[in-house]
Amino acid sequence: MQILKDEVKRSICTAALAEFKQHGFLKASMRQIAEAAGMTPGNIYRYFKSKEDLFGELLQPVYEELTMAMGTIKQEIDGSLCVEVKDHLSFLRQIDATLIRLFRESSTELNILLNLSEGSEYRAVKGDLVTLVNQIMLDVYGTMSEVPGMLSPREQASARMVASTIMESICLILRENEDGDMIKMLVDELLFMYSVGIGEKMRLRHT
Amino acid sequence: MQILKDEVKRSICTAALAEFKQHGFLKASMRQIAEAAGMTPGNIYRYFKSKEDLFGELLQPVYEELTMAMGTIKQEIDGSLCVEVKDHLSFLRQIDATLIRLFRESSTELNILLNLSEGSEYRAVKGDLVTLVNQIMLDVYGTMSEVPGMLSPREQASARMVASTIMESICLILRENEDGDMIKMLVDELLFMYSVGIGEKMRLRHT
Amino acid sequence: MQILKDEVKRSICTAALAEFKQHGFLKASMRQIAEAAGMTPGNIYRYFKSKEDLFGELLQPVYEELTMAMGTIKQEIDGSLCVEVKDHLSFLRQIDATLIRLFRESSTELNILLNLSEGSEYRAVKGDLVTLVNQIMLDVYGTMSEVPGMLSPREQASARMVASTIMESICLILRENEDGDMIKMLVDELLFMYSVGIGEKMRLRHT
Amino acid sequence: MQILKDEVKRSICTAALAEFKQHGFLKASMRQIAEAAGMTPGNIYRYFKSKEDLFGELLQPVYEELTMAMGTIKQEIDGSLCVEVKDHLSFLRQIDATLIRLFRESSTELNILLNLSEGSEYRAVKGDLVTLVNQIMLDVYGTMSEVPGMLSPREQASARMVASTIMESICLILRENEDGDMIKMLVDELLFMYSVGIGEKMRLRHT
DNA sequence: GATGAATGAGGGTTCATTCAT
DNA sequence: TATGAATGAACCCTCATTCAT
Repeated sequence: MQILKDEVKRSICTAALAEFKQHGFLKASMRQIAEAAGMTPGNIYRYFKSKEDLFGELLQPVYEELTMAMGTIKQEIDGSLCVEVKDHLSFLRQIDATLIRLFRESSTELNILLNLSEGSEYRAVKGDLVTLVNQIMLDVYGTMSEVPGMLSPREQASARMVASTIMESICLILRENEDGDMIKMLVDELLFMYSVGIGEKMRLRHT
Repeated sequence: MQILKDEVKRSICTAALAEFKQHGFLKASMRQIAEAAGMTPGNIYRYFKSKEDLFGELLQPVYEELTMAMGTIKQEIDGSLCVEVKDHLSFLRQIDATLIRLFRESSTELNILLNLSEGSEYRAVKGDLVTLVNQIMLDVYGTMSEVPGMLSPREQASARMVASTIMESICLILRENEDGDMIKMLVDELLFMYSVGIGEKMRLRHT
Repeated sequence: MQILKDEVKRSICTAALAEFKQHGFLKASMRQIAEAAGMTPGNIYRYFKSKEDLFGELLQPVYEELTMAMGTIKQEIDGSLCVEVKDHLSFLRQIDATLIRLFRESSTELNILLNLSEGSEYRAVKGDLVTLVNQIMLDVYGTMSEVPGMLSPREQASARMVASTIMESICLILRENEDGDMIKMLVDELLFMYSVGIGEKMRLRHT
Repeated sequence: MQILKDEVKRSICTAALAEFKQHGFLKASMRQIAEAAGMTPGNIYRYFKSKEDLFGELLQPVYEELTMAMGTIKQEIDGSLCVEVKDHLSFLRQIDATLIRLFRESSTELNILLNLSEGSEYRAVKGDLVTLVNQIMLDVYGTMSEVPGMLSPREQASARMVASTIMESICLILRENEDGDMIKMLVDELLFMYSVGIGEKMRLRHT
């Protein structure tokens, strides 16, 4: 018994991470994980109560950091009055930076958390991020609207769309790329497109 | 109570559509569909040969229309020389228009086809659309590049990202909205943002 | 309602015969039969109580004729004392003739009865025929044995083998040939081989 | 009560062998096998990938030996010119000896392989054997024919019949007897009858 | 007399999970 | 601590049979 408990646990996590990344939560197989970890399925249950539990333990740290960062940003948003466009962009960039930092630290976990958690308790994380970005967007639109603070349903839907597509796009970039620098570059470019586009759009509307 | 065959078939389709929309092809359960349609599972097989067949019968029309439209657009792209930026946008708008028209006719089906068809024979549809858009993007980038026709790996990755995120975003809009006019508006806005953004970006790079 | 009941019944029988011939009792499908008969499965059950019943009604006549002929032959065997070899052969030829006559009248039914009735109540028919032929063989062997009437286990097993293989071979010929004359020829040839062979064998043993 | 893996596997094989012997491949039920082996169906799949796999693992050794022996015999046949009748008989006896040896080692398996493999990948084995014997028979008939090498359709059908009935008869003997010595005796007797019979038949035809 | 929709029990198979060892 | 055999519920699917119409 020279294998310490922690070492075993780590090997399970490593195997599970790979399996979840490849097949997502729902289609991941406990047997595969056990095999890859060099043990039998039953033993996993000495370390984790269930598939959900194992999944949770892997993603919990990333999830918490993400939640915390989102909480901070949310507070800043709620606390700031008379925000300007570039401030909004700065919020976006904060989110962006958070995601990229998390990605650099835990690329696989973040990828799984955002893109492969269907069927688990984390399935809503992406939606939460969207909601946050949406809040920013509503402010942006609110500032630029003819009647500040009063958004038409169309404008609300538009803001929601922008929030969703930005988040979805960032998730996609995380999903389809492995290299951290490449991801940073692509996300930057994405935000650049959105921002300049949004700026142009707004300018055109008011002239 | 003798129910007419068509009525039963329709009730199966309704139930199946709902089940597929909620769980996707892979996780949809024939038992659930049967229950929702008010019958036993075996009876479904009087109307449809298999789960795949049921899935196919629901999506086939939308799939064919989409494929046909994509084929036409592809031919136009391949056939046109010395394309200009606005032409590229017109291609995008054609794709956009196709999707929106299909969505007006069969919103749920298109949604399932693009977002929930994993595990079925239609699993590649979204990827095909991305590939098509990517082809357009490569032309756009190629035209604007300093050395026309020669794209750096970064530029290629960027084009690929734009293609993917545009398609993903359109899918998302289709997924999260029910009203056809709203969808049209949001997709227009999305493309507007992307195009003006891309234009700005390119202009800035060359000055 | 211009289709008389009998006509419908006959069309069911025709379809059933074909299906049973092709797939045997066990794998025959009531749906297929109904379809081939131009009706729905349920209707068959107005004419026949079950698959077994339908099967039985098709084979009953042939079965009865066969049973009757076998009974007659059995009586002759039991009634004749001090039978000679050629008489035994005549019994074999009677069986042979019976089968061939039945085949000429009802080739498909006999084929099904003997070769494709597994799973039905007729599954034992071939065995019954074997038992009859075996009885003849036991007499043949008994007559030729050194101690008439007393057969060693080996001789009993041998007789049993000959009975089985003859019947099995005849069934095989029925199974693999369609033409009545060809069948007669082949069965004759088979019996000729067996009889001459048996005769030789016996002669050699006693010299 | 932890049972050793091999013991369980063996109990599955035992149960499966009995089930396949009783119902054949197609109608054998995995649930029945599981019950007979004292477990639930799912557990069988820890030991065998599928019904086909289980079937194959039971029959593979016998199948391979049979195939190898048939290959050898076929080569000898193809390689020998101007064969005589007694040589043909020697080929038959080789086949005979092979089957009997295999039967001594694996009676049930051989029985299943030859008689109960419909629906599996082994379904053609008996037919292959018949084809091989037929090849021998065609040579026999060819040698004895008035115009050597030219067989009338009747003669061809006759040869085919002899080949089929011999193989069918040997299978039957294997099927209905358990004792190896008894089987050997019966098959010898069968071939003896056939050969002497064939010889007589030919002699009579030419005088 | 005929329909055909519907059932229910069974088919092979998968897999997260449990537990005696 | 670790095993891995075993379970049980679920999966998709088939088919003889029934019965309201």
